[in-house]
Amino acid sequence: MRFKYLFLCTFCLDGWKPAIQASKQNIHIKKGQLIFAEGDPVKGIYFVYEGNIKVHKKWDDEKELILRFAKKGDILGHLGIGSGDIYPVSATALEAAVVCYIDMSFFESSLTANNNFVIKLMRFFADELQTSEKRMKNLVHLPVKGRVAQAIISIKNQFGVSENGFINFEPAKLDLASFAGTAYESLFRTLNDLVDEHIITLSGKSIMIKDEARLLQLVAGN
Amino acid sequence: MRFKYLFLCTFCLDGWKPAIQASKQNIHIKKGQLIFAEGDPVKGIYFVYEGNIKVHKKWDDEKELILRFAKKGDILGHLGIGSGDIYPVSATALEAAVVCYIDMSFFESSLTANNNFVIKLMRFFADELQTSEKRMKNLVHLPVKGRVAQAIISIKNQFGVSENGFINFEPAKLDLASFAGTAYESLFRTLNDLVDEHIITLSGKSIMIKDEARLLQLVAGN
DNA sequence: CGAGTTGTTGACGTGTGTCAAAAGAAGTGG
DNA sequence: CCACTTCTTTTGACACACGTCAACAACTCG
Repeated sequence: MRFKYLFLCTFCLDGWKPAIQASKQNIHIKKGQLIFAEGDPVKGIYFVYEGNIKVHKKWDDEKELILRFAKKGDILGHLGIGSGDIYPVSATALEAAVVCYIDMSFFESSLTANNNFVIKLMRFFADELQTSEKRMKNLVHLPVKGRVAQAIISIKNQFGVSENGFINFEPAKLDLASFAGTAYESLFRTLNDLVDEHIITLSGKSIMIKDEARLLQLVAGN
Repeated sequence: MRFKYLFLCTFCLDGWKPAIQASKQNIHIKKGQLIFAEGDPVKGIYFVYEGNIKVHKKWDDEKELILRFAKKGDILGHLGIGSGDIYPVSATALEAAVVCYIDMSFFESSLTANNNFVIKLMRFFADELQTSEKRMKNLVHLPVKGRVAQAIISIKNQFGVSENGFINFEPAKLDLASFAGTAYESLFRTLNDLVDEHIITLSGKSIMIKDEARLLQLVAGN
């Protein structure tokens, strides 16, 4: 997690600085707006400058699985690098955001020029794959409570906590449910359970972890 | 899928031929033997020369999720390329197998030398990630029948069918269950259902798809 | 022939998704 | 400032898919 952030930041700001400035295309996105959708042809790749974004796969209208959240410094649309020519996922801004767009052909040609970057990018993919497979296992085997725990921990690791102890990210309950791979109402009851057991505290959309040990225990074996 | 096979074959046999011959280390594996286990320190990377292998994550003793199968020409242990220093998965031979071991330090140093290879490897990772996320969505949302359908289709795509129409791979029912992310007994009943509905035919461990359209339909939206 | 492994079926309990409705919250307009 | 939508949050009740347990059949193998 830390590695991922460092890598992207480093690369977005250092290795990519010239490239980005060369083909500078900052795009402002409104809250709730789609950046790209499942099925769209792949045209380029994005870096997040500002704002949080969710990457998700649709199920049947009003039902989805959120694969990851992207925040400042993260890469977006990198699955387009694979052999497919359409995005297999959608990206939606959770709030007003700014992304930097890089044309795919330009990006690709840069790959051949900078071997070091490709290696880092490959390592990033390897880590993402590892995360994905771990999450898959958990989604298959864990009961809802464990999945919710996993979701909270994951968000905490990615966004950190602010001074007041709350996680630095306020996901809509619906998004949290989609991230945990469960139904809206189930998420609710589970959150309440966790509050009752003094494992977490809620304040509006904010979440504070009170007993991380027991939270981790719910994802036992991870 | 086809791409993956081509790529690895090409690279294993072409680009990697000299490398492999330089550090030639063919290892013979017996049926059921572990090649590496979850938690082992990463020492190297493997290419499969002969035999089918399952890559899996353990749950709680006698319960696992199979992430993928590897066959002749496939790469193995590539998750070790990421930032972690231990394998997050296990690999077990389903039958007598031969793998080619390449020391990680040697492999890594080769990366810097061959930019083209790294790019292809990165593309491979991107595709794997895409597959993984698709599978994750299906495992979360699909009922058992759909997951079994998905498992069968996936195996068919990877191994193909022989002249008699049966899929060129005979997984143990237990492995099939682990691959579909369901219980042993549930898999049976589902397979029987599929047979009753004339969607597939069974003969021992062999599976033949009789009505691919309806099988695909079960994974609707895949 | 017994003993162990693998395949098969039955019965049961429960986690959890779904539906539906109540209770707030928040805007809208008179 | 109050009725009246409309949307979100919350709780209740229900049904059923599916995992678990247990018993049994079939089949290998010593």
